[in-house]
Amino acid sequence: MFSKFLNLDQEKQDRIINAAIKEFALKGYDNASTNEIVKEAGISKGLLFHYFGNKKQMFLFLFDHCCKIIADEFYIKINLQEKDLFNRIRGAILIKTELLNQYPNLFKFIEEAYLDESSEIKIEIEKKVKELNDINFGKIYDGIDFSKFRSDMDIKKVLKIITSTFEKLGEEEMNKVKLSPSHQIDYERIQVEIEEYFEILMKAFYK
Amino acid sequence: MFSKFLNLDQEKQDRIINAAIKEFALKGYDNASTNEIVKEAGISKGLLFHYFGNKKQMFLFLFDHCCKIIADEFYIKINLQEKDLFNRIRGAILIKTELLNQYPNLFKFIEEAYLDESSEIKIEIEKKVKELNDINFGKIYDGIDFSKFRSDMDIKKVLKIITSTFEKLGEEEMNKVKLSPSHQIDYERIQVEIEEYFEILMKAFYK
Amino acid sequence: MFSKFLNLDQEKQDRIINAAIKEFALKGYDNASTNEIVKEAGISKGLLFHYFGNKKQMFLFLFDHCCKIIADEFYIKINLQEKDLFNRIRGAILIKTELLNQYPNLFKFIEEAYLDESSEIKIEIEKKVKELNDINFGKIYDGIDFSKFRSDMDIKKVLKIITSTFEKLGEEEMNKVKLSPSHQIDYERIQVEIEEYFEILMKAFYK
Amino acid sequence: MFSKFLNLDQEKQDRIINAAIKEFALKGYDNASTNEIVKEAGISKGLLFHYFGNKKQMFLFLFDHCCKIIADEFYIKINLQEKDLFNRIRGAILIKTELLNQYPNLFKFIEEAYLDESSEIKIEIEKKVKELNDINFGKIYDGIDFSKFRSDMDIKKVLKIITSTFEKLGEEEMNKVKLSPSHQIDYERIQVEIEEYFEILMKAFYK
DNA sequence: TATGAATGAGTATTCATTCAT
DNA sequence: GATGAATGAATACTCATTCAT
Repeated sequence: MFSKFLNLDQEKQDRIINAAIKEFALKGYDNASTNEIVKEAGISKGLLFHYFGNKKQMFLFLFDHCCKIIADEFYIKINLQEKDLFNRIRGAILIKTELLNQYPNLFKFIEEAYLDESSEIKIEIEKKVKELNDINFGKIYDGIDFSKFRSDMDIKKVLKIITSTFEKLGEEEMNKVKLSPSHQIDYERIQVEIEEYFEILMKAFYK
Repeated sequence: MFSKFLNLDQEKQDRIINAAIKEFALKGYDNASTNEIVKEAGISKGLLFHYFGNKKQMFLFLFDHCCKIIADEFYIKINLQEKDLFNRIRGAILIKTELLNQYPNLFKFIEEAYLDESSEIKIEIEKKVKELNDINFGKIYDGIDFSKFRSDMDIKKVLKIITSTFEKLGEEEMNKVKLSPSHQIDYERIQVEIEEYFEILMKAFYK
Repeated sequence: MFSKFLNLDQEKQDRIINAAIKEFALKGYDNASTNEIVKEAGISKGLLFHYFGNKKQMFLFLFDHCCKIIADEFYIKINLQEKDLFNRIRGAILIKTELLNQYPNLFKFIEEAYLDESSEIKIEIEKKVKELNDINFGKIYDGIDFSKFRSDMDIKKVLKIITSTFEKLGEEEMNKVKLSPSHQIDYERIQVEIEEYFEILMKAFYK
Repeated sequence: MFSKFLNLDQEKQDRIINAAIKEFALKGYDNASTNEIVKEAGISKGLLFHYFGNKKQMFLFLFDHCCKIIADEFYIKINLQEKDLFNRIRGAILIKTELLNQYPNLFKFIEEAYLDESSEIKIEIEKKVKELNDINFGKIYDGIDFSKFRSDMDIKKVLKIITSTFEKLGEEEMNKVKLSPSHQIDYERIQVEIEEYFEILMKAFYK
């Protein structure tokens, strides 16, 4: 499928991938210009289409590529020895924060891709995201000691409440960053806040 | 700002607003065509720009307009006599569901606007949404009897957990609808599920 | 349909029509460049599409336009008082030769259009040509005195032989012109040759 | 000129020729893609240009090649013992019909080539066609007994009338086939019609 | 001889915006 | 106020041809 592209030397591949991710992350699918991508990557018009066929295929390739990098980096670092859910989440948040600093464009690209309204790619991306979630959902709860939880509540719904809380917090922090003039993240405040939520949730849901 | 437009007779205003909302809701900001809007509204090309200056200003005007309609309709219907938070939320969900059926285009437009990646409008819309949420947040908790809650937890964080849960549930249901072939909403199942979450959250956070 | 275009002042219409006919006649449908047409006509890119919608519609408009001109000019000049078939054909050939000199591009355009292999327009053009022929076939034989012909032959087939002969002669002369370096037509030689064919055909098919 | 190509083993030559003829016959000169040809032929892009220099030269080579095949097959089968013109034509029509079934792509290619409007090849193809006709014209009338014809008419012009008739009939049948939904040829009806024309032409031009 | 990556000018069409009327 | 003709840069994508390997 993309063997032509994957046979390129790493430096050129990276140049093209980074140029494309940047453009898509900044402008969304429809507004991203293949012209800008080739200009940024320093390759000719035709070459891009020689590698990827068309814009859509290029986009979907990039999406898969980014998912793979993040998934690999993320799930490899999760400590499966940790049996306590909140410790596990504490660790996951730490890892995610590190990755977010390491690959800011990559995360932005995936986030934008997920929200992109362009009908051309919407359905495919949603399918991919669903598959991804199904796979990953399992991993993060793998080996957790659920006996610590109150037995008078549906454990699945309790987990949903906990993850909803941290996902919403994450989204809010992302928005704060975008809207703040310095685009700086106040890690210390966030850390403290998270611990406060941990405390409440443990009081609420642990035996 | 838009005084020229607002001085038009109501019928013409409505024709233009409805045409524009429909186009933006269907195609998103970038793909929406001013051509289609004027055709649908039965006015001339030049007139649209005479009223709104440009596409971006027209879009932002529409966004404000829709927010106002929905906010008005939403908050007017909330029963402020209801002091119990979960009953209040139960009522709010009901009202929102009704409005969603009543103004599908309006909601769709706002949703699309919120997700729209077009760099031209993104920042402005996000700012407006934040302001809107800040205003509304207060109203929904107005007059609630917080004495029912456990006193060993920060009440603000508990509220955040509760709202996060229902917002995430709402988002998931919206996605389910989009991905389902019939685009039908299973209100009964949702109702039951919400009640189950109410039960858990009351056990967890009420005295 | 093309009312926008037809409301233009005649001079501009002509400039655009002539530029387009020239380009299509020279290069065929597929190879004709809308870029070249607007450059030659001295109008902007968008305007062409404002008038005609797309390349195909422009082409079909031009085809109809050319057919109309030729048909009008051709059939209006035929002398319907002339009852003798060969005299009638003699007259028609004269008229056609004059028109060919008057509108060389027009004729070339129609001829090319008829032969154009481009799948986009082939079917439509063929349909139009068929309709045209059906209408015109009648006119040229209108009021002819067929009692002069031998009665032991199917008159329709005899007419087919006669028209085939002159059509083929016409095609051959067209080719000769194209291939000759001077692109000059030797009218006198052709005149003489035609008369010789008349003589033979009259001997063969008249009583 | 094409010695590099002609030194290839027959199998590879055929693979390339067939791929190219198919592509040109299907899409015409301009729309034919060298990419498709090399893909179908299973050779590399560069090799095609190594053999033929460029698209135009390849096309002209193919045209010559096809003409040669058809001419060889056609003229070898003509019964030169048959001295009667109409019997000879009868035979020729039969042979041509057979060849048309045997080599549909080849014929289609030549036909398309002849009609192709692409200015790049038009002039060259027309010259070749003229040469071809001059050569063949002689052969088909070789050894015919012209004493059967009326002596009060120029025999060359009579022959022109006869051939024009059948050529036009052939063109019309080709068009009918193209426009008919089934693309089926009604051989029986054609046979009958041809015989009726034979009868008329014999009455008209035989002593 | 054989490969296929690389080029870049070319294509039709769209679209927000302007401006003379 | 109201019109809609006019603009031209922008879009994704194609394709014959070249050339380093």
